[in-house]
Amino acid sequence: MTDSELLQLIRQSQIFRGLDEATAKEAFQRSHQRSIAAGGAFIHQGDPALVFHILTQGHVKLVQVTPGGHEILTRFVKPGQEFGVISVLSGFENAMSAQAIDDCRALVWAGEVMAQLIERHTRIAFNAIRVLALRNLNMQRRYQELLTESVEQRLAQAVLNLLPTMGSEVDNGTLIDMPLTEEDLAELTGTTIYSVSRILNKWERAGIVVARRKRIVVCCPQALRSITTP
Amino acid sequence: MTDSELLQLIRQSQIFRGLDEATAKEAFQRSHQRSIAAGGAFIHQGDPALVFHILTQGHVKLVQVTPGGHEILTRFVKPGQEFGVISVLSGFENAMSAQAIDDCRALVWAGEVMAQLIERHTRIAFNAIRVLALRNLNMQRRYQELLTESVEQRLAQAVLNLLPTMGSEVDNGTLIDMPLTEEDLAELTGTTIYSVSRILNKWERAGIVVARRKRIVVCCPQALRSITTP
DNA sequence: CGATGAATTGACCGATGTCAAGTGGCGTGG
DNA sequence: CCACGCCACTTGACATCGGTCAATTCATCG
Repeated sequence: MTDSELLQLIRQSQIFRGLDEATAKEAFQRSHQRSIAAGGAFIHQGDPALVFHILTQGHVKLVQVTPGGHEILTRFVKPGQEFGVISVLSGFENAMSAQAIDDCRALVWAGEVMAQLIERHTRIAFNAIRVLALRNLNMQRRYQELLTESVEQRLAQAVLNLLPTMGSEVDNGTLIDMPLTEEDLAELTGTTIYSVSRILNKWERAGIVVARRKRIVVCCPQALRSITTP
Repeated sequence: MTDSELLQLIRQSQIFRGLDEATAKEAFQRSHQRSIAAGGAFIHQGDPALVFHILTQGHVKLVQVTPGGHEILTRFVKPGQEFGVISVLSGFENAMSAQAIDDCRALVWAGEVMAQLIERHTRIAFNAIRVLALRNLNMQRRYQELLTESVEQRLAQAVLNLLPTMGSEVDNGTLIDMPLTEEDLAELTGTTIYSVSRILNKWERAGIVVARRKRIVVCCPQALRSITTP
């Protein structure tokens, strides 16, 4: 990826959008690059939160493991999206790990550098506030869903949420263009691989999806939508 | 409450802490006051988010009602604490209502005023980012608890969380100094009034708490702590 | 072509929610 | 000041979703 493509990418990111060219360039120049192979991790839960990332290639999942060993999948990240905002504050530790699903590259900023950028450029401060506020709304929605909706509804919702960001059109529907195991889905929706398997099979028999190991094609999003609101 | 007491209060709040006196005064001068009687609401879920509040008197609960009519109690607010940070961003609506539990007073800022203060004073921007980040961590913790812990564990955790902020010492233990119904606890922990009643009774039989309508005294916090981590 | 990780399927069970029918104390208003 | 009514809380019986465990099957990759 060329420098100008990277610059382009960060100018469209949630954190650096709306900046004039000089500021965007300044931000870009203060980053460095980092590659992580599939299965590796950009950051580890429990480590001091020191760096901010914008993914430029591959897919990352943010995973939290509870004291009891339960894993919670918080979010998927695709190129252009960021993770590790907390690093702009000092004294925090990573609440989760960022695992590379496939081979990944990312731009990295030290937390203090990001803090300086925020100090100098109000727009970045507001962008950060917006990112955090949206994340809050999202967590609240998931909390609410976990509390009030059935496993099938939550699974349908989760799959639908993946479509706009991770979907790509194929002949018989929309493919979720990312290696996605049933275990991932279980950790994402707060259930077990057994329930996911049963539900996915039921959907496949109904012609709503086609699920083959690590690949899901959604044939009929409308049917999923009607499951979420019965 | 006198002006200088109010100024003192906001200088200790999460959002306005760490400011020099001139800036704190500026912030204070741009606020106005508002009173809401017990049972009323400062803000309503679904309305445009236009104002930021710092409570100066009474107790507020933040409540979200789901499409299915389920109520979720997100947070209690006591004097000195803030709510409605989202109002600094334009175009959002309130994700929840802020209901006065008893008679309340609060300082209020228009969202745009807060946005201006953030623009001019980096410290307030960082304070806002910190508040949102902490709230995120908190939501994640609750999500995780909901997923992995039993009702009894969550209830114990919730009661323990209320102690430092809402507790006041009485002869036989620590009173949660706020009208707190079992329904509130149910909405806070994501369960039903029936389960709360059964568990509270069990605890009372074990001498851990004393629960009388809307009042709870915790006699043995250590016992609760051992419930949360079995 | 075998090994490894992913997915499937059935049997079982337990924690909690649901529903119904109470009890009891506090406060208001006559 | 008493009584009535409301609202918080209680208690039991019952239903059920979905988690757990164990045993397989399947598919992909080296």
